[in-house]
Amino acid sequence: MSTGADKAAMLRPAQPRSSEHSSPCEACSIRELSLCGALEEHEIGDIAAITTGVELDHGDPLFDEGEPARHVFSVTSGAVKVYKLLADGRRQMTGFLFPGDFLGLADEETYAYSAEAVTRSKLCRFPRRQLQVLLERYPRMERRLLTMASHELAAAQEQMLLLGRKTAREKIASFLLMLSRRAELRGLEANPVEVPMSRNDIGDYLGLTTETVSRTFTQLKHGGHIRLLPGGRVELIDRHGLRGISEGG
Amino acid sequence: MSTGADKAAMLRPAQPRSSEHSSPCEACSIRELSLCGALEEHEIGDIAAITTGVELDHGDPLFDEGEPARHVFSVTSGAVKVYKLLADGRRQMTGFLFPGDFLGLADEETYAYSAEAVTRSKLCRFPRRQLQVLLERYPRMERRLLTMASHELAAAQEQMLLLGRKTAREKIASFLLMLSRRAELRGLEANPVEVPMSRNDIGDYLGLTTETVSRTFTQLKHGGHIRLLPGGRVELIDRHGLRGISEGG
DNA sequence: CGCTACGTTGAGAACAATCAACCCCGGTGG
DNA sequence: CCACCGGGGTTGATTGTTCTCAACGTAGCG
Repeated sequence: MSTGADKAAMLRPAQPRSSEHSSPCEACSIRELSLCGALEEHEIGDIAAITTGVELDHGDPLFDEGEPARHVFSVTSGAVKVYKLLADGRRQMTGFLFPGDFLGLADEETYAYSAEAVTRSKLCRFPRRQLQVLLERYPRMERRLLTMASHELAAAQEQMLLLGRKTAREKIASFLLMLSRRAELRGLEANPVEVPMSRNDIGDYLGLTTETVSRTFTQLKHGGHIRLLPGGRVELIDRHGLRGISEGG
Repeated sequence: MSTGADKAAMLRPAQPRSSEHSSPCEACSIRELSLCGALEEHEIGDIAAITTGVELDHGDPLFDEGEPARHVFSVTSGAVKVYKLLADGRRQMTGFLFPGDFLGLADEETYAYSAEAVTRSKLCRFPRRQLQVLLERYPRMERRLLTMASHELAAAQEQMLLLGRKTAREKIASFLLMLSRRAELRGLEANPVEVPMSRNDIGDYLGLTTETVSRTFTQLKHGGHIRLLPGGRVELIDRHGLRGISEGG
């Protein structure tokens, strides 16, 4: 179990930091994607008041499963992975989170999963209790949260279909298309798509081993469907073909 | 693809039907478990006014993936299965629903999965638009919905761990314990536990084939962990041992 | 009294896991 | 400057769990 939690520096408390904006939230580029997008300009101060910035390096843990769930988070840059472990160390990634994504929503008093940075990342941290107050004040925000939870639920069901019924080949094709679609949503490059996580992380997300992930990548490469570029980027040569593969064609 | 949608009889519109209660909702025995539990006695009429009863026989479809999502439902008796299909017919059950469970929550305009009765079942049906109005009037109800969605999300993550990383043996043990726990929550018999779904349904839920499900049941039986009783009931002889197996022990 | 759906069991095949070797690259220290 | 080291990635050989194909049993029902 890696430790390094203390490296998770708390930065940028919600204070004015430029002459143009009274809070970092006003300058937040992904606000519309995130929970905070539910608020109007003049209400943003309320959320800024309870927000703390968090910065993580590659591999830094954010929280561990079972820990008291005192905060919830919103990713503002980078990539974060969330996962569950079995007693013997087997790991299942339950998601990769990108800017705008929300984590820590727990019905219980403890986190149901662990979270760790994939790349250098920034997040906004909200104390649960105080966010709860805001949710009661702004029903629009609560509604947004419900919408986000519904999306997550739909994605989880899609992932169950993948884990339970797709072959390694179908899984990898689905994974690449998913990454590409999500990059597009965020206005990032969708075609040579960034794949910042390791083969091992991908395997734990798709229910495969690193070896199988690696072999399947090369297989798709030789089939002319993708090209592996330096810097962990993947070019989707044959999007249409990949879509067919991902759906079992 | 089985048809029988027209057999899905609409029954018991929300009208008085006894001298004791002004609506069926007031007599609803699982109300506290369900979404409606968020309302006070005197508010129940509002939900009763938009509720239609639905009764399904074993195998009757409730709705299909892709259909316009005009209603949401709450199970009041029986058991319902929800699933997604791949083009070639491979199926992944994404959940089994019991009294108090809610379905149809969709962020999109169409259902993201299909639903079908496992046993003779009764549900309450709410038009989405009209329920939306109620949610806006009763924030407590919306909050309850968010709580239910959070629970579902946690369950979905647990299921991903199962699908991606557990062996057949661990899957079956987990499944039996889950059924038992849920029966207990509803005040039903937890130990010889009711297993109303077919081996094939179980397989599609756990990412296995019927043959493997069957073999694994007999294996657990011979190991002295369970006993297969008539009427689709299973006795958990060695709960503690099963728990160990389910966690990879 | 068959028919059908479901469940069980067996034999063999297959896909992915495991075990193992090797490469490449970046960092570190001699 | 270069040798060493460690982590991640790729590839190969082999194993094994689960799937597939097939036969048969059983229970409910028209």
